[in-house]
Amino acid sequence: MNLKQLSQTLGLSQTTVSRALNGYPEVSEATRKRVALAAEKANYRPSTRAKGLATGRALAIGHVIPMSTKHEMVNPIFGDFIAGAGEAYSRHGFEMILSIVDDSSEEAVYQGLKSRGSVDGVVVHGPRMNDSRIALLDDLDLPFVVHGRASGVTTSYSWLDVNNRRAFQRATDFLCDLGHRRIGLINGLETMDFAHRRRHGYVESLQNHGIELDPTLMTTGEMTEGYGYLSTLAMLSSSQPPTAIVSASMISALGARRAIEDRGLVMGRDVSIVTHDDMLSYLQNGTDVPVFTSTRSSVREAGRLLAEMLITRLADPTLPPLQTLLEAELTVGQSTSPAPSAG
Amino acid sequence: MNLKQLSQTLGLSQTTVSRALNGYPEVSEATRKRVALAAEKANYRPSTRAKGLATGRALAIGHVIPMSTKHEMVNPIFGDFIAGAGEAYSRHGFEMILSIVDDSSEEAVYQGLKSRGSVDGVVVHGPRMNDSRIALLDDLDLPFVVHGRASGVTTSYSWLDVNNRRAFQRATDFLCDLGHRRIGLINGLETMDFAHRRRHGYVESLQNHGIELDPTLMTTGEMTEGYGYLSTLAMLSSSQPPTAIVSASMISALGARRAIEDRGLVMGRDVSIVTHDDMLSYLQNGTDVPVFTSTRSSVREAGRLLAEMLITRLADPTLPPLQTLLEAELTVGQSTSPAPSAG
DNA sequence: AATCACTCCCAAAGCGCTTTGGATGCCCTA
DNA sequence: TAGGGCATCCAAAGCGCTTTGGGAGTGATT
Repeated sequence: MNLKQLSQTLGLSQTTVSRALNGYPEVSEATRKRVALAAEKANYRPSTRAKGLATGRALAIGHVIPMSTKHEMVNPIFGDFIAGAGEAYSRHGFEMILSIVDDSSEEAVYQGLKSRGSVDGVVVHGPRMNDSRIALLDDLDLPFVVHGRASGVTTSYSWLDVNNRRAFQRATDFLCDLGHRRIGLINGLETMDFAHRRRHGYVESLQNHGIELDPTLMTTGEMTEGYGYLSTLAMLSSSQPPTAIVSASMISALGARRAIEDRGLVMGRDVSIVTHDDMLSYLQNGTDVPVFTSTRSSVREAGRLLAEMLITRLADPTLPPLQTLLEAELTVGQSTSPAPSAG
Repeated sequence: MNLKQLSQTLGLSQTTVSRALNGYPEVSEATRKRVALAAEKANYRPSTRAKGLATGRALAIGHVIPMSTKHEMVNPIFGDFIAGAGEAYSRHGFEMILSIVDDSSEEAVYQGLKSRGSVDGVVVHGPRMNDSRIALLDDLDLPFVVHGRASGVTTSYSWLDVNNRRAFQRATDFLCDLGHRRIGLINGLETMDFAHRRRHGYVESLQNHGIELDPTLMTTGEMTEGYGYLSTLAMLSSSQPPTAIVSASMISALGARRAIEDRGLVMGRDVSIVTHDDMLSYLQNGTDVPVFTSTRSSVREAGRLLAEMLITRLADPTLPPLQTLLEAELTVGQSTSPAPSAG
């Protein structure tokens, strides 16, 4: 069923039917009702393509998910983020277009989305330091919002980020206050902007507490379970093992925990852990009492908010860039305790 | 830059340029080259919308991700599956459209995708027993493939599935052969077809070994870490605790492991675990020696294959339904050992 | 009775492609 | 020299919508 057919069955022009359906005022309430009813009954849905052609808007938003060909690693937060964004889109009648793409051809994908006109805007995932995509998208004049920020980029753009520096500073502060002096950091890939900020927070806290940095206590890598395991194992094997660890994700924290117990130690007694928790739906941090002490911030909520931001900007392109900084809350669980007294 | 402009700069008609670009024979090689070059230089990309309107094909494939409003649970395999499918799509010039939708409005979404003409076909995720979506899609005449199967549906349709029954039978057989007699099952939600099949495999194996079923050793639920933890804890607290456990996912296996160690036991010595492993990129099961003994099957590869299947069917709709059954391989890791001798 | 202001509706153009149904040369054959 | 066959190209229609620029009817105002 298309507009033409619908209007014929109604004995009206396409113009009138279109206007009735889209809420224009040049239609009497009576006919509007009649049209709405007929459309409903015929299960009429306007063709997105035709509508897009006529209006110049795609009613779709693109998500370009970068993936290193090296590791073929899919970021585990991706699912929950997309779920949050998806809710916002369906509420506003947008479609979500996903492109999985390896880093090398990423820019070509943005160009393609723009020139083929498949999307009205895009969400940029996983910003790196000095990320070149921001300049590219500005160039292309393709509206975008960024999940995170890109240090080193001087132009102003819309983003939503967790205060990663502050979160990791607080996590480290918390451990210092418990008396820990040797605190390890299991960080994400530090080419990623968020990991860079987290390290800063960690370092800053240690310096504030007069604790010297120890490079052997700081690792960086893709946040898998195995990475958390190996990093922790290595730290624990050193001559001066840490009494506490700050981890960048629940998943590597699980690995860290495994390493601790493989060494016959007990997490939360012999070694404390504070982890960042993205509140992934399949990794609930305990049902009542949290297992891990953590800095938590829902990535799903972030997806929802960021999608709304983009939709807002699309509705009014004259708006200045929107920027949202979320604070992560520190939740104390069972994985932390005062440092074992030396000697 | 659009076709009209491009053809004007070339001094050709739109017809000729279009034909040159799409490889039709009515164009001389010389002009074809000339056109291709100009298109390249102008960075011309035909509008998907216009192309779709003219051809009636959307060059897009829909993924409808169901999500229970109750638990707001995002299936963790989702990311890897999508990544696999995405590779296939970009290879074939398709776009991927994602709809996150709660179970109640799922059917409306399929109807919408069809009547708005946004997609050429869809991938059905998470089939349930007697899943009604298959009949609906047949009705709608919207091409589809299913990730998994739906027991109880009698019509023939295209699917790709892991031999879940066989996998879980083998896993249970393996434990029986090690002398275990009390074997727990931590299953997924048994409204899901795959979980139903897995249970069958487990039950069948026990029966073959003359072991009586014990309902207190069988749990069903959404496969989170916490669920694995609580299920295992409950089992271990019974008067006759299991000496082995079969788990439906790596994530609940991690929870099971946590429970085992919380009870002061050692996984792989006091309690054995075999888990199904979807080979998620962030949950590598050990780097050299697998941590968990597991039945493994790459969900990412499944995504790739299923996408290819759909594309094949779209290219030739007269094809009979394609059906692929993948076998999971049993890989022995460190989480299993002979049953502790009684007494 | 003529004018005006509304209200409600319509015909037709246009969005950027593909595709049908020719048109125009040019070379060959008879 | 006329006609046929080929190779190359083009004008225009059509895909399903929105939107511009009227047009007809009604009631109120001069």
